Amino acid sequence: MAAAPSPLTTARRGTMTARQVTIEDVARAAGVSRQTVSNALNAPHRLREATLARVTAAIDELGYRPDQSARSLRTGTRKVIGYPAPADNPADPNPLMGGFLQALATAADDVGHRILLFRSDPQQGARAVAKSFNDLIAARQVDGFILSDVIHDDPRVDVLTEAGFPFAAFGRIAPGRPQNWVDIDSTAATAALVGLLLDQGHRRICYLNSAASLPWLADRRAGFLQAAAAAPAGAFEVGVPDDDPAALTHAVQRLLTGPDRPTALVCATDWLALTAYQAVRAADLTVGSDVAVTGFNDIPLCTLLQPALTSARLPLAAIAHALVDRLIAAVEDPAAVPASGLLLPAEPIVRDSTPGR
Amino acid sequence: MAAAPSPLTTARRGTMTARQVTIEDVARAAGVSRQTVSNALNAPHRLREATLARVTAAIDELGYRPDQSARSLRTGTRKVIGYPAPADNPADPNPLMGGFLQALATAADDVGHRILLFRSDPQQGARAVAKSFNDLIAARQVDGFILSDVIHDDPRVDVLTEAGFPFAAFGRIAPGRPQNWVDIDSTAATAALVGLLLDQGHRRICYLNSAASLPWLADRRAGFLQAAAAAPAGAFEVGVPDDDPAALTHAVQRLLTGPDRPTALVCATDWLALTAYQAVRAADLTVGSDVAVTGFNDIPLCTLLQPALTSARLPLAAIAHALVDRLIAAVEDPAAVPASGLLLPAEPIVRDSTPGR
DNA sequence: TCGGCAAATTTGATCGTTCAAAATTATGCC
DNA sequence: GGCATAATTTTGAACGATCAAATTTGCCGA
Repeated sequence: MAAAPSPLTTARRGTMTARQVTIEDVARAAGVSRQTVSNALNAPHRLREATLARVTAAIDELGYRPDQSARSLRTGTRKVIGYPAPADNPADPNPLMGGFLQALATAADDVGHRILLFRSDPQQGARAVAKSFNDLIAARQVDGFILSDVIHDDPRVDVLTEAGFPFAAFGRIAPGRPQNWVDIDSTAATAALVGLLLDQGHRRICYLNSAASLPWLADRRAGFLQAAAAAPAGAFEVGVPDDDPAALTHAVQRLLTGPDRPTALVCATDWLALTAYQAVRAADLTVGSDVAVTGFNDIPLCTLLQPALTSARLPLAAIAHALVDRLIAAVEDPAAVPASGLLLPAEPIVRDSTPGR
Repeated sequence: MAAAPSPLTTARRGTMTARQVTIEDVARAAGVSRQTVSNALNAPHRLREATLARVTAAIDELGYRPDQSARSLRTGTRKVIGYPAPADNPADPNPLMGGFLQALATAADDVGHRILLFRSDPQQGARAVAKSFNDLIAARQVDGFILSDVIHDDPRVDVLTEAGFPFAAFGRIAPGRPQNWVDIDSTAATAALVGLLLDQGHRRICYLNSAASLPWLADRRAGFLQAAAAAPAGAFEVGVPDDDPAALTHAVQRLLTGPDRPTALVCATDWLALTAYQAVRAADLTVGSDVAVTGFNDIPLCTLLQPALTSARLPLAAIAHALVDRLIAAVEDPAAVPASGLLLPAEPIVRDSTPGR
């Protein structure tokens, strides 16, 4: 064989598979040893300024990037965060999942991490869920996990707690488990929406809840009740209709045509608000002037509706950053479990569905 | 130092960080060598039946899973597919992204792969996009990429073609580049929707297009024009209103109150259909009985609307599987570039917004 | 000029796996 | 039974990086 092949200075040729540039190549080019190149990347303060400059130049010149597999093998850290893709439930699709994942990818990028999306279908049973997590842990593919749509006594939390593996959750975790969670203060946000309506003079406000029993829905309802209880005298009602749009429409229509009709509808979700819009129209009333409506989540639909829907916006970027920060902290010191979770506010976005009177 | 520590038979203890189980541990437990364990996993046919059984038992017993980093380092294959998270564009959020990613995670899982989500913001400029891809390539973190929302002359396609790195695209790729794409036959689907309306006796059908210039929108429009041209005598129109909901509503309202009002509205997207619904109501007409409406994409909104919206459903699972299959093929044989892309049909889902007459 | 000590750099070992080739064991056939 | 050949298993090396320890260099004052 001829002399050792020198790395192609231009690795730009599309067709041929160029041999990968290793730390050794950079070392040779800069006239230093492997370890010095490694230090240039991981502990630059240890190098003399001139050396650092020389090595950095060689790195740029050759377009060197350390092989993450080799690095992971040696250091045990992977710079990858696992995120289980929840099953696609056609009955309750999560319109925010796309946006949340974008925010997560951005937040992770800020600390040099990536998101590993893997299948984990709760419908396959707890055993399958546990396996999907344990496989990733055993294969050492991730440093930790971020969970979303966490519910009370979430089996995923149990699996990870049991395994002693770092994670952070979007959604409150039951007491007695690691309190490494971030959540929206849905209660306060709903109360704020109600407060807004009260300020605008509404006195007959009706809450439309979803039939599903999910923690965030319970929180929102609590927020409504709380604001209602603290309000000046006035009649309030809590409707809890089904998720079937047609049935819900009829229920709301009945409400609106009966005596003492509400002047405002506070909806647990934007989708419920859409149904409410349709019921209001079916009752020959107008959203905004006749009946104020608020939603929750601030999905894109809100601005497409006419009038545009007042809603509570989830601070996805802040949530994602908080989750990533907490996870990284847990990875770096698995022993330090945060004493409490973090509640972030959801900002009410006021639009034409709640016009000032 | 004492004797070599034997691996904990029960690695279940949550608090202590158990040493990881290596192939060596399994080999010792099964009374064979490293390589035999490796073969049990990667080439079981090479082992005698009795040996295989013994090794498999040891693997299960110890809960062994090969370290993916070590394996990647040696083999060069990572079992990870990169997916760039498109920037969150509030003006045109993609309501299907969540569902698409779920489908992708599932399809990848079926062939033992995972999805690596990384930030790649086109708004940061072509240079930043190229860097985000090249970083991942140079760090050898992925085997290939899957792109979505691919447009004509997509810069990401250029970057990957240039780098000679495997990828598969959801969305047609311009000729002269690797035709490794999968797409929806939007043209045929739109034509099918028009055909449906024609069958129902509609003769004045209006197409509502979005102002954005995107390939799939062009395809849908072409489908409309094509079906219109082939139809029996009848008047057709093509409206191209703006994306501003209010302005669009007015435009449609004018259409509906003018002479020769259309009896059917074919909308380029479900969101446009939502606006159309509101315009129809504003014109004191009823969706369904007075004016038929169709959408495109079949987002969750469709079934929440009243009447439910007829739309063309994207076969996300089939798309995801096709993309993964094509990518894996490209990874295994980078030389073999498919001669042509793959068009998948979008199934019209008929609902009450297009009632039979 | 020469210790002494800190700073800078290099060397050897190692992470856990698979490849390639060598070594061992089993099988078939006369 | 003996031998060629196939089947099975083992050994040594390597993937590309970082750690830990050893070595060299640079700087300062006596």
